[in-house]
Amino acid sequence: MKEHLEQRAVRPIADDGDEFHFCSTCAFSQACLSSGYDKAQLRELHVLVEHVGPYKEGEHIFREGDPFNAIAAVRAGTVKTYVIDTEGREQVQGFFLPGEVIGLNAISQSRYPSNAVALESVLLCRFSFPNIAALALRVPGIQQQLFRLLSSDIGKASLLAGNYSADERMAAFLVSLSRRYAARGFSATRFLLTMSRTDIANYLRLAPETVSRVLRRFQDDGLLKVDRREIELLDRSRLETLARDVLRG
Amino acid sequence: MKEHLEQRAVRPIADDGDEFHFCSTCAFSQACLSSGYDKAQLRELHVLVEHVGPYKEGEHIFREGDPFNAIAAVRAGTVKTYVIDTEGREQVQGFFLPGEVIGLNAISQSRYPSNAVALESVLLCRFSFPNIAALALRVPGIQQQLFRLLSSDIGKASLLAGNYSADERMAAFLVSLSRRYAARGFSATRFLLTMSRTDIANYLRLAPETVSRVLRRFQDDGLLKVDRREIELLDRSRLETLARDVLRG
DNA sequence: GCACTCGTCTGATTTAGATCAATGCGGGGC
DNA sequence: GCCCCGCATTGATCTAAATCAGACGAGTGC
Repeated sequence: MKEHLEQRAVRPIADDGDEFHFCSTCAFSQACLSSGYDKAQLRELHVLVEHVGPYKEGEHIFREGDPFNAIAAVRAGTVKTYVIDTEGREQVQGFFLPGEVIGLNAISQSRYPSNAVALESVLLCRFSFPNIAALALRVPGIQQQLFRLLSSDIGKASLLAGNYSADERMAAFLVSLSRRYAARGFSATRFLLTMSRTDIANYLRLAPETVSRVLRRFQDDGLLKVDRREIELLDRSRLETLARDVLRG
Repeated sequence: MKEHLEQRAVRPIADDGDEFHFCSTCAFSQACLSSGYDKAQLRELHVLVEHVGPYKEGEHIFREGDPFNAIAAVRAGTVKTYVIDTEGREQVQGFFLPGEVIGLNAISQSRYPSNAVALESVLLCRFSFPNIAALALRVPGIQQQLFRLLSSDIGKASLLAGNYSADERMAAFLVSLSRRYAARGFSATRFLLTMSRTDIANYLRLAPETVSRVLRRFQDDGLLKVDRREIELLDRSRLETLARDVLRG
């Protein structure tokens, strides 16, 4: 059974007539609230946001080739996007944490170019793309925010393209997670890897065994402590140094 | 001597009062002309386009860290974008042929995150980004075109991120060039590599020696004919098959 | 309880591509 | 013409990471 974003039951966001309740983790909402738009504009933005989910672990949010009609900000949980190549190998394109936006790479083709699956229970804020694009025509801040989101995704995509060692990639992955969790108010040093070693490997273009070995060595070297999927970063500065080239500072 | 886009002498596009002469290879101009806007809107678009150049081979168009203020479509020549890592190694991020747009990844940080250099004599159409963003607020086609350009760059960037063999990467590189030249009316089977083997290697994350060897083997296998920088594709379908996973069809 | 599975870890071996080391060669200057 | 200089090619060796193979341990179903 195919499950598109729009085929999901949705719960409209409460609007008690006077106050708009944007979810706190939604990137757009945050950007717009902080930009101080007038009430009418806020209402416009408000009505085109839909909360969807929860998606259970393993459930797909969209699949490669599905018609594109909405982008979505992750509100809770982790989303993995991936494609399957002709030999059946999975290529993980990204992990999306709360506050991050999925679906941006679908605009150009009007179809989702990859699959998106929930790694744990996931809630989303869905934005109809035609609607938000139309709103962006009248609200400069929204257009700007969309341009910025799109542009920064180009940069992120080029990062893992580089020619780096397993250690550099792994360090960059951990530092990136750390920063992104920290930006959302979670601990920068202790967090859970919500994806399997195999997922990490497919993302970093390594073999799962290599992921295991690198983590082991990082632990032996006192860089971190790892227990199953629990991570504690012990020497952030050394990790940052390793990751420097990949993340570009 | 630093050379920004805006520090260049520019030649305004001729406007004889009744007809607008957009350059034929400029992506924006093409998109907008074909969308049938009214005369006033065309004029608005027209005045914010500046033709800059020529940039000589080896000359920089912008450098990492330069303040961002304009995107530009390549009108003639090839532009290479790259960064230098902490060990001094060059990581080539992309090659831009006529009709392709540079600078899109600079929007999010308001600075160019990479260097751009001319590989041969280069002419550009420069678009002030603040101006075109402002115009996009009033002309839906422009906004849409910008969204599409940005979105497709995300996809392109994830391509070379994959976990592919030297053969697959090389084939994908050649097929991609072929398609892009063909889209601009050039031959799809015979073209010049405007970049050095080292540049190709740094782009494909290979050693220059490997690029040489793969090209040699492709020639021995009858896939192509290569003479210095001249390429003739002889067996396009086999190359496409090799490239399939990387380019995703 | 036990068997089964799936994810993870660890060690042994292999390999694709990097690196090292020469050599070739084409074009520009004189 | 001739000499350079920088890019390209070719061959020999090395190595980081993949692959192969097996063991372990935590859940899950029975």
